[in-house]
Amino acid sequence: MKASQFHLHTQREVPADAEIVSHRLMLRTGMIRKLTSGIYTWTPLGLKVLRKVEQVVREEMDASGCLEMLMPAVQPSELWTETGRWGDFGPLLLKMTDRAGREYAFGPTHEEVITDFARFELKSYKQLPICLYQIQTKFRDEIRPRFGVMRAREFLMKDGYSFHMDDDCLADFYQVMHETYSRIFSRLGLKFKAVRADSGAIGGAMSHEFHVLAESGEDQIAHVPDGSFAANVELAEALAIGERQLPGEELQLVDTPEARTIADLVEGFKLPVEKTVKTLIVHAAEDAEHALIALLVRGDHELNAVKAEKLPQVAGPLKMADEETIRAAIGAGPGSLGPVKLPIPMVIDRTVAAMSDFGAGANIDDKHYFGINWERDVELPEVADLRNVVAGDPSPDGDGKLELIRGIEVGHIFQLGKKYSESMNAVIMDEQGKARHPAMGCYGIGVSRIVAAAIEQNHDDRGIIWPEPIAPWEVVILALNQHKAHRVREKAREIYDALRVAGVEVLVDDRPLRPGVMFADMELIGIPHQLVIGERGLDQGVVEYRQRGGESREIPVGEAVGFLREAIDLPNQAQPLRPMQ
RNA sequence: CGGGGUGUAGCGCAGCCUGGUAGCGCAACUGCUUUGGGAGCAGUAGGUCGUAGGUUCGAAUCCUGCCACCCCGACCA
Repeated sequence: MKASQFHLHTQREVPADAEIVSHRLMLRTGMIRKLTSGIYTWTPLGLKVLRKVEQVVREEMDASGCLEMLMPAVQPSELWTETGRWGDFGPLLLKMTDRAGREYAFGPTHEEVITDFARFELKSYKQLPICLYQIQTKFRDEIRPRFGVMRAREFLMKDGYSFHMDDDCLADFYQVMHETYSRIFSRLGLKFKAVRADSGAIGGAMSHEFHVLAESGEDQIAHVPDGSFAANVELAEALAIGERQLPGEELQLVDTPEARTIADLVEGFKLPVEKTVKTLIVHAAEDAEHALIALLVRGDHELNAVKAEKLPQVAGPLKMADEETIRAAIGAGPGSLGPVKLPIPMVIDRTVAAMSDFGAGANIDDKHYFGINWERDVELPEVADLRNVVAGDPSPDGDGKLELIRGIEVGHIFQLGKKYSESMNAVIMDEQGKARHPAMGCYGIGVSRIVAAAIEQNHDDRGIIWPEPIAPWEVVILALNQHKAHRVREKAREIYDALRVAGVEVLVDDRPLRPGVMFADMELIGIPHQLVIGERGLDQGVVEYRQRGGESREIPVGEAVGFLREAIDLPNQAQPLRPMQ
């Protein structure tokens, strides 16, 4: 490709609303253009990268025996009513009405459509197992779209669905998908981690998320460096810290007029933060004995909303009580709450249950109890895992200590089981001629998000540094002043042709620009290999090679093509597997 | 959804308080010079000032409604 014939439109200045580096660089390079909130146009440059990601995903899915298809983006409400998700999916679902008043959703995912397809297409155990997938535009009406295509409303996703006669077959294929995903992210040149996402809310179902590791990631991952444990913080099990000691202090009521927060208590009364307890008041489930429920965590710990919502007594979604409600029920404000003589039910975190001689509010304004001990001063309430894990916590799985890192979720695989095949009554005849609901798995990859995640992980102050497999071009030839220098033009043309014949994806920058602009542009758009051809070098019979971000070196003109072919990684193709036989 | 903020040329911004013919930088276009790290000079083009109404002799500027976009949102208990 000649740069003069491509639409390159880079910018030095960035729209003020771009916050993270991938968003800024995608706008500055001109890869994307915002149409409206959370909705983007992919320009020719951006699309080249998007298609490369897509192609790697497609090749690996195909190599694992999956079959590509394409389902409609627009789906009738009836299917969603069947599974109950027309309401359950909530405001994320973009709904629309046609001229006859029929209701539709723009698909945020396709379990309903694929299950509907399956109940017509899949009749016999002889057709199973099977995995069908598509790469398609989805729409989720996010509350707050941000970070460009990282959290967009419209996005490109690969979604796959597998069907199996039994759970064992599903579990085996799930493992195949786990490996397939690992190969995909490896081939894309990304540093990633597979983490456990749910250990069994639905009877033995398994789920893993795949995260691209990056400081700017929206998700926190707890893991043990030896690889024995990795999970999203939302779900990582928090064990009790320490064991409960016998009471060593008397219970005492203390005047604490200025102490509204844990920090105030720690500073004003020399109470170690590990000896304090936070009392959080949330709304209870509708059928609970009281309208409110108290959740207690240690002063320096955070409540985990996902875990709290799983408690049957707690209203979902989690809703904190406001001060007025708290006063009406307890008679004290939020700064003075605690377990002693608390008039509403409570659930305490495992670590809180292991504490002794601790301080907490007295449920009287401006007073706290110090030296509180379970059983002696308060009956031990229900104990549950309520908090987020913190760095240094014991691993729930083995010996190590947890570390926290950040990641961008780019893939998610899940054993669905029979949830959809049962609710939509998809049945398959087994070998005994008996109708059975197939077990299903689903497997998603955020294709457009991967582009942004790759940039988050690979950039410097000059721009993007593409991993070779997804770079828009493998090589760029900078033909300095070629519009004036015939020798440069001819040599650039010669090397360009030779590289193309050799199957290398090459861009030649033949624009009549000053060299500095060309350097800056090509580094901004992040092409991995750069060949500079100028009169100065040609006088000495050399051209200059530089890897993006690396040092430059001179290459004799005649060896340039051979050198580049060596420098570029051999194409890493998918290795065919036959997992489903 | 709640709170806050912003809408002026493709991008970044000034002008608004104190009403009087809409400006700057970058980008774009033309010409000349320049040419190994985002050039210089000269010139050109581009804006219903988000939108609807109101006040006024006169509104980007003051007032009201609407729309769009952005940021923050248990973690102070």
